[in-house]
Amino acid sequence: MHENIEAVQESTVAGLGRLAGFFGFSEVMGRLYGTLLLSPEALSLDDLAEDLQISKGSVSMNMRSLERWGMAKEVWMRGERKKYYMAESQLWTVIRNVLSGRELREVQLALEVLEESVDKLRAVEDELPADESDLAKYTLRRIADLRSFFQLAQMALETFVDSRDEFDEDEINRLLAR
Amino acid sequence: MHENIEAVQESTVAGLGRLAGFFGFSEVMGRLYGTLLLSPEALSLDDLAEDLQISKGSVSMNMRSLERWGMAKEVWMRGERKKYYMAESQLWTVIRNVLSGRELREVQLALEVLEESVDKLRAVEDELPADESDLAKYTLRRIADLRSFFQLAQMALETFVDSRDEFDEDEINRLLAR
DNA sequence: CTTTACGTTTAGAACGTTTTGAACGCAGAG
DNA sequence: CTCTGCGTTCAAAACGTTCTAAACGTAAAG
Repeated sequence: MHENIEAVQESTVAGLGRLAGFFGFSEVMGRLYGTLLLSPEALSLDDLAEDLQISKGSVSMNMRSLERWGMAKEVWMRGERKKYYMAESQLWTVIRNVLSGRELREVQLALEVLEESVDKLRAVEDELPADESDLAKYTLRRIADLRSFFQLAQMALETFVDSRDEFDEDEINRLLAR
Repeated sequence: MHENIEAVQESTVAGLGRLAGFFGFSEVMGRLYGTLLLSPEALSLDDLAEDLQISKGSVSMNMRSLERWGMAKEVWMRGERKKYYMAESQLWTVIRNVLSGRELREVQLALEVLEESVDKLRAVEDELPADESDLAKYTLRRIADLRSFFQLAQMALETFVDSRDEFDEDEINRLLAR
């Protein structure tokens, strides 16, 4: 294969690995995804292990993660016993999967804790001696700020996640293309 | 102190620790930030170590990180030799700091690699034998998609980061408040 | 029924990260 | 000048995570 093609693939795979790590996934997941994304044909577990020089076990586990996140799909090859995978190449779909399955969950969890806290504080607010009342008011204010913040984050995330048809990806790509 | 206030503070601090870990910071940073955010007075390193039951060394290092990220500021107490810190309570400022200093950098790095790749492929595109030309075209297409995606992400991030005055935070808080 | 070719699971090794406590350096107080 | 109280740095230890290679399970092939 032409050395430039190979070099480009390698740096892209490495870059996606780095990125995956940055976003809280394992680097191997990113490299697997990159390898699949740049391969015209679906690849088997052995192909991937060979390609990235990692153990079969690692490929197996990480591919299952990729599948769960909707970043890769299994491809059935008739007459084949091996499993073959291809990357989900719709990047918006991938991002939506991640945001809805992880960031949104995290924000909602935070919100639950904060709502609960506000309620607790409001409940005792009036029965406190002066010095503690001040502290309670202060705490309440700060927690209310946090809550507002997360509420907005939640709204933004939900809007984005539910916007399946609002964006025409090809359209955007055309606008951005040189 | 009233047990409910204490309980609320504890769960909030724990929650912020969790969140910090989720966003790629250390949990200790999140807990330190939470402790400062909920304290009406500025706190010293010893206060924080005592509060969170961690070593002074850890507090020292993590507070320096918090400072670098603009999440906490040193407060000068006259007649005091100790360092005192308070949290940056403008959450939007915190987020902007993080997005501009970290996520944006990461996206730009990815974009550089991708631009380079596109150039490399375009340069050799025409001189390839048929079979390799197909592969080059395929690779180019995929990499161009990645690039479009990151370009859009970059635009979105920059817009948000530079929107210092577009949002009136108090206004938003009022809208969201019960 | 046995063998083969695969994917998954798992125990242990390797690795990286975080935490700690001690050593250190520095500055102000006595 | 010495002592004390601080923050920082650092090496070692504790810890958690990730990787691998081997064992295992399973199903198809012979």
